[in-house]
Amino acid sequence: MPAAASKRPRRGSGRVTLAEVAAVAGVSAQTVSRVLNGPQNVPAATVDRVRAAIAQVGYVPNRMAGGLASGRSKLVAALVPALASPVFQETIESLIRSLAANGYQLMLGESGYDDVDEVQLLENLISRGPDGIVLTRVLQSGLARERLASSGIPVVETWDLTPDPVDMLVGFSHEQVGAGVADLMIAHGIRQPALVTGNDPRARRRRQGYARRFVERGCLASVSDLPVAEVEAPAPLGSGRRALARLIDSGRAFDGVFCSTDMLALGVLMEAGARKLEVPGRLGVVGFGDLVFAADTTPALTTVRIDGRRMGQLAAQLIMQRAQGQAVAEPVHDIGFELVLRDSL
Amino acid sequence: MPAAASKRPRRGSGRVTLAEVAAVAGVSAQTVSRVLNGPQNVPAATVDRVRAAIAQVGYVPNRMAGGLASGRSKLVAALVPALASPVFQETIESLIRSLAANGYQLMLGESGYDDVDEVQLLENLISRGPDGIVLTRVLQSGLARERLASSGIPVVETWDLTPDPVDMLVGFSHEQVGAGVADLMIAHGIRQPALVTGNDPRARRRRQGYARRFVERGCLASVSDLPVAEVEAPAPLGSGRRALARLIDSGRAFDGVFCSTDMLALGVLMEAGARKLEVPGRLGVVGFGDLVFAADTTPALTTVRIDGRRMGQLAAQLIMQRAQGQAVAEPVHDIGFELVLRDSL
DNA sequence: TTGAAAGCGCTAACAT
DNA sequence: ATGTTAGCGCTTTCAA
Repeated sequence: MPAAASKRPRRGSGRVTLAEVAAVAGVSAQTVSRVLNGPQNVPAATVDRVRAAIAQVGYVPNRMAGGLASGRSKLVAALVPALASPVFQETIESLIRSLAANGYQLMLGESGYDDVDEVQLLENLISRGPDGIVLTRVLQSGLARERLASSGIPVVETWDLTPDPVDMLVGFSHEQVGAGVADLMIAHGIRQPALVTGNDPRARRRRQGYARRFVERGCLASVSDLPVAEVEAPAPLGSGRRALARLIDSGRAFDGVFCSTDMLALGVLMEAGARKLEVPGRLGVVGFGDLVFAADTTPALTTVRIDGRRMGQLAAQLIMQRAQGQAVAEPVHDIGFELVLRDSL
Repeated sequence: MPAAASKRPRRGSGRVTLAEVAAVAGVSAQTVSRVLNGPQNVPAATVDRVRAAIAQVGYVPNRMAGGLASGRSKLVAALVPALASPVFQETIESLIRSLAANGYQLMLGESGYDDVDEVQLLENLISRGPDGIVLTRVLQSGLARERLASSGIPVVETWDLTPDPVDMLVGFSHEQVGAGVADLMIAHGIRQPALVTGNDPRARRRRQGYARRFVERGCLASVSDLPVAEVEAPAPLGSGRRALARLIDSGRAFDGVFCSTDMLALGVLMEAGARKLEVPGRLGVVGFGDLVFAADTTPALTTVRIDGRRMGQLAAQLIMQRAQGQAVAEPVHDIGFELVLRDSL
């Protein structure tokens, strides 16, 4: 006869457990587990019986328990600077989808613009034992980078091409974008460039590439000669309007503007319209992002298309590969960019 | 003498555990746990010793283990229809922040527009043992509703005011919004209303309230008399342009348009501008959402402001209260809406 | 192909 | 104020 009831009662969630499914199906818990995690090695008859039992008792697995036992949580963390920024939406969205298709879930962390937050947030995420972490921003604090690196969790940095990635990387060169836009503008007859830009680090690097190319082509005496209106990121339409107004009021001559986001560009187009400044006749305008409205502005916006979807997919893939113990052949992906020529240039 | 090494070796994540911290601090694991989860009942000296040990060994708690043991995961799940939809951003963002401030994390699930997905996704989320689930969309499938209700997990539905909530609710009445906009338009001399709308269920309810009010006021013979251009949600700017074009081409007279999102309204404004249709002189335009650009369009957009931030905060609060075992006095919150009068009406 | 035992890292319950 | 013990629900390891 088995021992009497245990001395120390314990709550229990009240939810159906593996053991109950096993009892109903007349097999061991282990067999049920096998059916759930790879029915390959279980005969079809058993699989059916177990599946029927699962449906009958309405079993929902407890992945916290599973994750604890196996060391794989099927959770992925993503760190974004601000959800408001529409550029990252496609990436996050495709990340969520690619993960969900394989039973993974995304935890979303938002790190404003504060160093301390970042470390805490990261620790909170790590404490959940994610199988991977996706960054859409460069980590501000060295402490955060250390914590990440020492955690041993696979990391994918996105939207950038840094020389010394923490781990894996999916991105493109912002300098090259700037230079590419400059080339395009020059080819379209622009000789006096200007810039409307958010104040984030990546926009600054696009600015570098842009200014340098114009210097190389002799349109600008030096990089610091470029007329610039800088605005707070994330920049709404109104900032673009006011930025163009400021540039015009400064009295400096320019015949082309590169804007660090399509939203800013839309604002520039509106302000130009309000001032009866002909686009592209008197002013060429180029945006960045190819947001959903870019094709429908008047005039249709020439811009830079970034394949955010692909970045999300690739990031998901890299992490899931690692989570399954596979080595990743190509840890760094330059996905490039595409200049989309419409009517505003 | 203790028993020899266990027969059955087990991996172990290799990460630092509570036990190691305890050993270093010279206390029991339980004491370390207490320090982490509410140092109230631990003397300051002990707290300091334990904290020092934690820092020394670089301990990061394993919340999967903690959650399994305690039944509280400090995870909250949110289900959104599409991240792309800018209206929900504020809600999600403030949800993330309110949660993070209390050590909770958000898992984000995206349910496209497919029934099967929804049930699977929900099950995947539930399997993580979240302390609460926030819905920004109405659940399509009855099966999903059942699963949720029977899971016993606190649920907050948002962005709506349904008569029979699953559990808790934070939202507003879309019918009232429609009626409110109609009243405002009538007060501004609009007598021949039209509508540009996305095809989602909530926009449909705003449409109902809008049309009915115009019928009540004698501007429309019947609800079905309202000139409507319906577009696919989520609707970009271009859809708004084409929608206005369609309304005009239909030959029906109208002097005011209510658009189901600000993005559509911006498209309507642009199309009106391109056609030299004076706004608000010949056409009054009202949007919905008070997106960040609404104040900066030409003319500035009259619209409906919804306090998405407050919704997110309230939802977080309700769930965290429940997670701490507190009863929630007010499970249903109508946060109302605000008509923002600018220049387009 | 299936099962039994052990234990993942933590917290609740009891004991002092 | 602190320690001991049991166990959360699952998967791994080993044995049959």
